[in-house]
Amino acid sequence: MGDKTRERVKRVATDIGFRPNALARGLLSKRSFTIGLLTNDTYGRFTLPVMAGVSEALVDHGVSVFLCAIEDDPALGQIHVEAMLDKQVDGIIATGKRMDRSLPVDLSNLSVPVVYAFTEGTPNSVIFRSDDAHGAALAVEWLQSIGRRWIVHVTGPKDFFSVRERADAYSIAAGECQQVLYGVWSESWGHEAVGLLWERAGDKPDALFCGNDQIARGTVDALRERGIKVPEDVSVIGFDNWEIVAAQTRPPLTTVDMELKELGRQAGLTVLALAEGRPVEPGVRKLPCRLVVRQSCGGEPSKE
Amino acid sequence: MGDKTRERVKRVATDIGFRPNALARGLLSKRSFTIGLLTNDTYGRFTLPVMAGVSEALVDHGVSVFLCAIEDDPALGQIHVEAMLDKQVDGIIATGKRMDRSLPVDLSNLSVPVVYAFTEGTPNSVIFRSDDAHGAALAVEWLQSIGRRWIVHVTGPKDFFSVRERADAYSIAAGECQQVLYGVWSESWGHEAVGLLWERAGDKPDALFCGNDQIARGTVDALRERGIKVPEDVSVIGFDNWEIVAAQTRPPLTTVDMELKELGRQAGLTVLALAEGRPVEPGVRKLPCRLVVRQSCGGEPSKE
DNA sequence: CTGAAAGCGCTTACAG
DNA sequence: CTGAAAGCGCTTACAG
Repeated sequence: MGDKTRERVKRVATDIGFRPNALARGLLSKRSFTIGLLTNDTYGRFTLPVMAGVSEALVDHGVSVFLCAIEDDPALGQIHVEAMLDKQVDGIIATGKRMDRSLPVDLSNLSVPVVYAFTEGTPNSVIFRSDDAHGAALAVEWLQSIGRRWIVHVTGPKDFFSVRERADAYSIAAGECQQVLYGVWSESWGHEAVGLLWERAGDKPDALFCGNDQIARGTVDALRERGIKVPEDVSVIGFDNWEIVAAQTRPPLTTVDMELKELGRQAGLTVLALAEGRPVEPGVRKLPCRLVVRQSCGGEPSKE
Repeated sequence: MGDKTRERVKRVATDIGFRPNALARGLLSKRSFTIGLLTNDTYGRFTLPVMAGVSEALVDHGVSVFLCAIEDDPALGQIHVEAMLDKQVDGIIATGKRMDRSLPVDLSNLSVPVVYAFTEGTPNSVIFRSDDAHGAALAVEWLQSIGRRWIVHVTGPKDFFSVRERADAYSIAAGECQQVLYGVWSESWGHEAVGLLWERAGDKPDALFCGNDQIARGTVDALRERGIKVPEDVSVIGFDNWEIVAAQTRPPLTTVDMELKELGRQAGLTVLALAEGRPVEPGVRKLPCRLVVRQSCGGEPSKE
């Protein structure tokens, strides 16, 4: 009962590697120290960085994350949500592959806090997203700063909200000479767009601002096949900073990074705050993008 | 106390959406219905399909999965393992990005079952991996079946076990004319290899069997730049079936799929079996690969 | 067959 | 300040 006994108990406890049962603790504290990450992004292109940020932010607080990939299947979504609720998750983060679509499952009346990241949320919820207008402006301004004057925007389908948002920001920044070509999110569309631009009469652009890295890669390949030098003759800039595409393009792509990991970090900290009852303002939070300078534009890779 | 009361209780229970607290159940049953997936594969190229398979296999059994990305950081690995143990996971699946390296964390004396999938395991553990020799044989035999005779193997670094395994299988199947070019896992190595092969004197190969889809893409692009037609003049086959690379190559790549999702499914079911005390034979289980026929080889896309 | 009690592994509030 | 009891939400084994 004395100090020595106390000491000995403590020592033995650590010696045999005693670890308290988190389930039993959770029963009392009403906290499971787990959260769920729900996504319909099968490829993981957007979800992986978000997940990395969430995990990084929460591991220090002892919380683990359930990853639930639900495709676009409402039934599967329902099953996963119920499984998470049964396991008493402290909160749920919903994430996806585009900002203007919601997951195929209703998260609006759950007993646990929900935060939306890179997917559409319900009114009055907490929503994190990238500031695509800012990203587009970064791209255009960079091209202008290295002397480009006739910048064409080759992008994805017009029904994407982020496509319209980027195109609008481009329009404001691009000046007098401007043109937007809408298409699909593929390399072949990039090819095709170069065909359209270079086979018509008149001046050719000296820069292409592409809606994603795949389109950018397509344009770079198409330009090379036409004997046009990137970046000497034409600068090309991408969007997404998807390593595997951006870094393997020849030359490697200068591109806009949406800072999804940081977005995940903030979503993680926010859901934790809500779980602990701390007040959080609802609303949309737009996170700034970051320009990643490689070699497809020319210019110094030292700006950032 | 009568049947009516019983009925009424049941009805009310479902009406108000009563769901038993899994934490409390776990306290009794010694089962948490959670497992942990530990990985050092940051890109998620291999982990995502494995994860999808694990999740798909286990969701029906009510088990959720903690995803823990530990990079190559032993300290982080330790933290995540302890967090999982605290949360009483029923088992752990370790996965990674190559078969001949182990995760930077010791899983050999845990109180819960461990299954290894696409990463090196400890002796006497249960290990799932793809049968790369089978995959290589599939590739070579397909090329031969469509009439190719002089097949060169352009692959990754020789210190990868899977590289040696595939090269050996290639050697056995390729017949008299054979050559292996070791390099790195990049498109530019594919380019370079085409340069080496086509700038030397003598006969040129009529087929390239590449060690991954990135190398294959590099060779296809390099061949096109030389005016050599794929698949008319040369067939190219990849490895990994990494959609984003294989499908966007022009022409889309015929490639070998390692069936990682199925590997994940089996790993999931196996760790569940172990958790339930069912007997499982230790040892390495090699899963067959599958040929995915697209257009980079020619031949009919109907075989499979 | 029904209903009350004991117990899973902890923590918290309360007597001594 | 120390130690025993009560209780988190369930399930299981045991009396009635």
